[in-house]
Amino acid sequence: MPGPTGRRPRLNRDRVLHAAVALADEVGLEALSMRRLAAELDVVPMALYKHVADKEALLDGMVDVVVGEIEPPAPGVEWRDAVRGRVLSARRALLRHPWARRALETRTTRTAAVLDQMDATAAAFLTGGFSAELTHHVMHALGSRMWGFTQELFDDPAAQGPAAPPDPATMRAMAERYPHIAAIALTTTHEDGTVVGRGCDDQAEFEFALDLMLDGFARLHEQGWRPPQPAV
Amino acid sequence: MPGPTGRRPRLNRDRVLHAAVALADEVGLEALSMRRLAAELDVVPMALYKHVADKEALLDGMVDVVVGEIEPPAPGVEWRDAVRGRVLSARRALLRHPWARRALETRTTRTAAVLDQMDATAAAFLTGGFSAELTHHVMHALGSRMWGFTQELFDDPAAQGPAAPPDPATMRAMAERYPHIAAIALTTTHEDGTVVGRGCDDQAEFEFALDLMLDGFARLHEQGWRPPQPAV
DNA sequence: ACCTGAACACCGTTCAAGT
DNA sequence: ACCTGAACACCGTTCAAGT
Repeated sequence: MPGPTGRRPRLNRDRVLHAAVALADEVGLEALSMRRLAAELDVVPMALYKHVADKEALLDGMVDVVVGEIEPPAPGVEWRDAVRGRVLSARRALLRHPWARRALETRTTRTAAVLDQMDATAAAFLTGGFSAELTHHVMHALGSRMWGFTQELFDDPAAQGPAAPPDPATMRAMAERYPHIAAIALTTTHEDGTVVGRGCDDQAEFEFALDLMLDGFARLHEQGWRPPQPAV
Repeated sequence: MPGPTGRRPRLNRDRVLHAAVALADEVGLEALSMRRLAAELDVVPMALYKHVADKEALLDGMVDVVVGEIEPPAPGVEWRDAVRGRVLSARRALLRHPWARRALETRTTRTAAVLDQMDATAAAFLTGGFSAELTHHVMHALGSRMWGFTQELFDDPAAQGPAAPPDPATMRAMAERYPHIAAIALTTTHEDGTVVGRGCDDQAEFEFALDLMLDGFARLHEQGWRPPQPAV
């Protein structure tokens, strides 16, 4: 008896992974458990283990699904546009799956899709004429920005919805204790003007930092940067 | 009967926090549980809850302990040295407590020590003559580098000890599939020459990226950067 | 004021068994 | 080949009780 409704079209790795992505999209990474995912698939927990080695492997697979959504830039563009386009595409993918940033941070095994993205980014620098040494350094400098995210300083990193704005009294107390944070928080470069409460890791901030780095990379490249001589 | 050995000098928040830091240093963040910490303190799990609201609050407190280890730079130095010194001090603190980076990333409430560090960094830019707007942007651009870490692309982010170097056959297969990663991985700017296996997020890479950013900040500041006019 | 004991509602994962 | 059931060794946290 396969159940009265006749669902459960048989499990496979892809169905498990996509169900996990959908569930994480819905309830967040903390609430994603093997048992809950199994329930969602109308199956006993242990059934998952035929398609995924353990929870770590599940998370690896989920990251691969999201990273696989990154679109390659148009072929033949300059290194700067290639890198920029790839990073901004990664960012769009990560914004679609808010949990993915955290999952990516905790991954220890580099899966195929992750390595593909890294290889393609390295390729953009190298074919743009960067030396291997400089490419190595700029890849490191890019760091997590390659995946379209940055560690946030102001906002709730787990923010699913808008955080409750602090009440005026708290705001005033904060401003007194942390005058410099208050000074910069109240610059309304952000669309909605409610900077402390929301909207700081927005597209403008991300692109500001990304372009700052790309400018730096371009400058080093143009100036013919050479690795420092080892002090023998 | 307080136990045959007569230990357990009575719990308090500080003892709980420092025991938690020591335990995480020893066994890692994943193995740190309320129950295990309680056992370490020779106390029943629920005893902890008198001194710490819940596990999240415990992690907040642990982060505060580590962030509190960051030393302020010598007073009166230029903004660049102030920021650089603070960041490198933060890095030293985080290297002493390898779990702290992950804990910091997952914190959602900004605790006092964290806000102090942010306020002091903002102060360095502002007293260096940066506008509030530019300070806002560069603080975002600095991001997690303010805490002395960057998301790593190559290495095991949870690496406690040195990872096992990949065997030659795997290396060759990797190099074929990911030629550009191989090309940049084999640049031996690193002290031990075993780049893929170890030693990538070393001090040199970190300072390269940090100085690249600081150079960018200095250039924008010197050029009198102004916020882009809103398109009204 | 501080700690304890027992219990609740969860986890990930093993093993041996079913079809 | 794929799924199940029961069990094991854990979690964080509640509640009511002890001293």
